[in-house]
Amino acid sequence: MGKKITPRNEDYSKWYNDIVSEAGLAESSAVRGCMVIKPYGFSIWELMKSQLDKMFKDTGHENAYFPLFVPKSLFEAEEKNAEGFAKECAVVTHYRLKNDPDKKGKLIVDPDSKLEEELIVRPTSEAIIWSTYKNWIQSYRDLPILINQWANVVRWEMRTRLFLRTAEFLWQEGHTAHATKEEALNETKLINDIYSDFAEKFMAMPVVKGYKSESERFAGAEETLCIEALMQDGKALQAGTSHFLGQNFAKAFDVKYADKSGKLEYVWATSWGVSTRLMGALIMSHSDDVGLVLPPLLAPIQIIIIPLIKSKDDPKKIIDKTDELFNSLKSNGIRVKIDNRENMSLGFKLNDSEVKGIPMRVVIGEKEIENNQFEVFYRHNFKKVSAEYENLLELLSSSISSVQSEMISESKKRLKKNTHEVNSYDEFKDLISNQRGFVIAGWDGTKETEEAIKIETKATIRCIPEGVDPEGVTCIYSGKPARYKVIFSKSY
RNA sequence: CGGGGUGUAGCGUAGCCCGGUUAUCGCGCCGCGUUUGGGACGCGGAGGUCGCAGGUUCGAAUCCUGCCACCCCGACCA
Repeated sequence: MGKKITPRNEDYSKWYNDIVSEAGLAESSAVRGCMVIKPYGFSIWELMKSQLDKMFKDTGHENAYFPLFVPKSLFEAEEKNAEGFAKECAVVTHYRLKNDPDKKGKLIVDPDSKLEEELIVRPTSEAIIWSTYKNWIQSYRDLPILINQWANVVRWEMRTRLFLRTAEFLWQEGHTAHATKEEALNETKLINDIYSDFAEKFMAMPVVKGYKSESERFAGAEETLCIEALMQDGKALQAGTSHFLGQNFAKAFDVKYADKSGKLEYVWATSWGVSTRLMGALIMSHSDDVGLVLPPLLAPIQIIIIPLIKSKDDPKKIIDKTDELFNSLKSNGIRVKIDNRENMSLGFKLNDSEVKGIPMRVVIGEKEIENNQFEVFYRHNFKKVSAEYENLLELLSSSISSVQSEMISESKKRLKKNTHEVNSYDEFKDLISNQRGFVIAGWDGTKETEEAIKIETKATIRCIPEGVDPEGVTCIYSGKPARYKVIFSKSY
């Protein structure tokens, strides 16, 4: 703590790491590619979780929990899925250690404890869940199954980055089973809309919704819907995905149901997830060179009150006023805290609240009480507004929603400003390499074009927005008539 | 997995090229006192397997070999 944060334009990665550590969100762990999420960071995640959980439950979903380990034979059942994740799986091969006969105090893996069948640490739970659903589904009356689980998964990524790509991460994964294709498709879309609503309303992070191109699709899915967000450095971040799995998993795990006429049919599936990556998205969407900036709805502390007591002051008067404000805010359901740490200067506390991204701050000292003028400091724009004590509660309460909407509209403006539509490849290359952001362009729909553009410019198709008419548009690369209008961007 | 970099107290570091008393400095931490309107000050104090394992040497933070971890850039990905 107490380190200066590297400015964004100097070194964006360093800036990001500084924010994560100085705001007290997380740190690298001693275990390769993993992270320790600290209490303050975890509180933000918990706020995200409780909101998402509510949104899932409001749409008829339930929570459950499935095992961490997936027997290899189950894992390999759905070929495409297995192939897609094969390169990044942690595998349990033994179940016991023993004392090293050659080195005292050291342990070795007991070779006699080799498992007959290896266990895969889930990189995602389709396999283990569908092998279970097989036993739960016999009749159309058992459908739909709408289950979500909050869990950790492991993907042995080559290169890791706090929150954005860690070897172990926390997420929710929904796995649903339906009688009809249409119902499953609707579910896929419903969830993607929930993700997009959540990102915009709670994270103050507007996103673009759309379909993934075939090459960017989830392994084992027939269609992948996603939300794509734009970070401050102009790179895209895939913030959530919702997959229509067709009957692939039903066939792989032989999950059939009897319809009303008694005929056996394979069920239709979806899966969907968002992860602790959302934390990274939140940080990169709003934070500045001073530190973290949090939207009030996801701030563990929405308002911090700092009492300022000098030696010549009467401490009781100040403490009483502080407590009074604290209690009235708290009873109005506001997350509020008093910073009464001793041996810390005011300057330190002010700075600390800014680094941690606390949306609003009130300092209460002799002066404020004397004049009955209390200043509210707003973290997101550094503005200050004064009010008499009688109006303070009202001002602070209403500020929670007004700050939230100001942050949303700021982000929307930024997204709009950094989204460009182009008609020529030269224009495209210029934008991608100099300005970045989202670039809308015509695409002929071929893998070859997608690949060529990726190799040449490092930009990928982030998504194919729904309902955008490609009529009359040509592909920027091949010049052929465009099959889709898509969004390209460099990405995380 | 390819290229580059780094590993010395909780954090950030000096020392390493050119081996030699008790490993440097700042922040933080503990104690006492004074302070508090933008990252406080004084005095006193604690804290180290110099990433790990070997090797060379009378002697290794420093030289050699191997390994490990982290960071950055690529490929891959939520």
